[in-house]
Amino acid sequence: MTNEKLSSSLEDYLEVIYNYIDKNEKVRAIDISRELSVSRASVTEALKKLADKKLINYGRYDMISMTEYGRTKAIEVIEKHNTLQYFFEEIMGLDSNEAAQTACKIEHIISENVFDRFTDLRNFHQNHPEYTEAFKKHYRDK
Amino acid sequence: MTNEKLSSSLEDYLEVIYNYIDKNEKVRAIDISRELSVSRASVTEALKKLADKKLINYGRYDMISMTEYGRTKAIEVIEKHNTLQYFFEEIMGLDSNEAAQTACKIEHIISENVFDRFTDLRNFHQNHPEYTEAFKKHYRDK
DNA sequence: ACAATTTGTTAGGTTACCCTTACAATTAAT
DNA sequence: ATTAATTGTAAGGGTAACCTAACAAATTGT
Repeated sequence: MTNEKLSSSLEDYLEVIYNYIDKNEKVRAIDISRELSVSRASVTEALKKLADKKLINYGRYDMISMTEYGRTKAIEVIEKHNTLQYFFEEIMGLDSNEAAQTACKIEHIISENVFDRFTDLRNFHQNHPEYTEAFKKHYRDK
Repeated sequence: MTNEKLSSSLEDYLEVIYNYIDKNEKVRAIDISRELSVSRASVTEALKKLADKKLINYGRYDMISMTEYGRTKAIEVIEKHNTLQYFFEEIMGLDSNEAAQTACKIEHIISENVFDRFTDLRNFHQNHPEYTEAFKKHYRDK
């Protein structure tokens, strides 16, 4: 009951919360609201759902903290994000902004399997920078 | 007013309709309903929206046909789909089913820019099969 | 300490999708 | 041609995400 798939939207909330806590900062609803460009009311709603699912601990006016389970889930999403960001930025050569935006959308919809392949691709390019270079040359000279 | 961005869902409907018409078959609501695994009622609703947006022509019990504009839009989506399918199947080496599923989700969320890069990547691999081979070897031997 | 500001929550709406049920229109079978 | 089956539509609901407005609680500045 604690392992249903999270919606894209809740994954985004979780990710933001994790990133704050990871920097040893406390997160307020308003921080999340700014980060995700949603209203404070929407944040309240999302926090309730995350707490329901045992991903975070929180209560009215309490500091938000994460459960172990929430941390695990957050890290999963963030790893997907990083791998995708690498792909779009370092391999595909998109500017880091567009790479991030694209990664943000795709991170929620790929399976473990597809994610593993992206990880392989990243390793491959890190071990063989000449391939990355060859492709970059290809689209530069298009 | 005729150029708002389509939702993922409406893009899916449009794609299915195009594919039927492209095969010179007439599309019925029930065909779409089966293809997309939604109720016939949902199809009616979607068809109304597509007609509102001038992507298809239809009326109660009429044969569904596409406008030129609809055709253009459908082709855009389908090209994204094909390019992504190539990427996931031929480059990433996923089975064609998982490649298709993944392409279906991603086709709705990538920008023109990102799509162009995937096209470049496809060209690159088609011109340099040795790169594809090298990567395949890499993940096979993992 | 207390007024002013900031932040969190509630209540009430909206929109996009999807559903089921029931009925209407069309098509097929005899 | 009439019944039976299939297909299309309307009505009424549900859910997830979002919003605004109003109010409550906490924090800050002096």
